[in-house]
Amino acid sequence: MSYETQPIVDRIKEARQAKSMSQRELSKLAGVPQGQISRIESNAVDLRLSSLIAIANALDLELALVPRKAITAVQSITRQTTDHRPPQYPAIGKELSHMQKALRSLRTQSLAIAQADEFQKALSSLNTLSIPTDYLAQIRNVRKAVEQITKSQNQIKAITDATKAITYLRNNIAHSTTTQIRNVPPKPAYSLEPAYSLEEDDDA
Amino acid sequence: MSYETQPIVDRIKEARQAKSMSQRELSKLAGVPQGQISRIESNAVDLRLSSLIAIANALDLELALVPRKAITAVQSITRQTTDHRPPQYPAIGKELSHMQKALRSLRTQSLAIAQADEFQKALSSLNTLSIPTDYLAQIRNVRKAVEQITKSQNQIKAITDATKAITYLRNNIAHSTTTQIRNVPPKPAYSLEPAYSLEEDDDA
DNA sequence: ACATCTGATATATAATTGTATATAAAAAAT
DNA sequence: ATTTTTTATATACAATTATATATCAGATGT
Repeated sequence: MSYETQPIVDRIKEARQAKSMSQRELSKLAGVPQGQISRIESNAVDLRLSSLIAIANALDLELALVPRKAITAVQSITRQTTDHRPPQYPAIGKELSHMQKALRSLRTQSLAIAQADEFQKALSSLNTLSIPTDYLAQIRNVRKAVEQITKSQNQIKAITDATKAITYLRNNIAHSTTTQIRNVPPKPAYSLEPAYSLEEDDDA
Repeated sequence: MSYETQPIVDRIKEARQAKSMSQRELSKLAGVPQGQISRIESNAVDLRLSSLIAIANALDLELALVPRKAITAVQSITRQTTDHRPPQYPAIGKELSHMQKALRSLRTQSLAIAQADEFQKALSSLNTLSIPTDYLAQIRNVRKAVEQITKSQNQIKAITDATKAITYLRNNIAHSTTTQIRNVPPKPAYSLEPAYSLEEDDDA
């Protein structure tokens, strides 16, 4: 559609993918049909303000009118507040995505909020690292544990344990990479194509 | 229309009035029909993104998606960058509005930009003061001078002179009010009804 | 009193949106 | 491995809604 709307629409799509949400998930949260979200993201429609606001809010974003003079300042603040995930091996990225998802579904269901927040924090800090494939198996185990939480008897304990596991993992990774920062991270392993950037994860 | 759109729509209307623009003027600048602007401002329609962007840009505003965490920071920046005009006696307000308008039409026509900027700065600093009616006659003279600039032979000189006059006036007012800040300003003279706030003036 | 400028409104047209369905890709299960 | 099931995005058509054009009534100033 009109080229001026592109930047906004792009930011919406990025935000959704950063949270590794599907269009359908976003659809439910925002109260906008999935089909419409599809058309919006492909910039095939000139969407209405109410839709934009609903979608933005569902993504924890607020629509603001900023004086031209202030835009650079605002952009810098926005950058600071926005998590920038490093590139990740696809397999690792997938695991992280799934954990994000599992966490979101935990939130929508019951479950004590404090513990969920703890887990979120741990996961976020993990998300700042480029993770070597060596850790794939461990991450996968944690992921499964997180996915099982709903079915577990003592959910609080289950999520607390998962949080510990994540924190432990994170410290391990952070420590191991400090010594060999440049070779372990996947950067040189593949180019930064869109295909991979889709694998990025999450939220804060 | 939907109540969520209200804040955005309100900000648009305020911004337009702050610049003392008419709906028709904004219409020309934004390329959106005046009738549509009327409906938008009364929140009778759920406007499309492209219209919103066009209108915002015409008002020197940029549409931004701000992370929820950053909104207070952004609001504070926005406030700093946005001029807040003190209440003004209607007659005074009108003169200031007319000067704004005259300046805008000067800008759209030729005329050296540097001088116009100088005038703008002078006018803005005048705009921060609550002006006693004593100065009405003087302001009116300057206003007429500004309106005549287009027709004058030496436009550069004309606008430079007008700038000097404004600056002089401002210093006078600022000085006189420092001694009797509380009684000269019009605050007590009338209540802060919407009718009056319409008279506020603008821009930076 | 007249000309001008302000914001509002009626109607025709064009576009978005909602509902439902299709296609493609990925995961799970046998 | 191959089939089945689930998930993720795209699209067709009807209904709803915004937008453009033209016109209006009121206020303001000359």
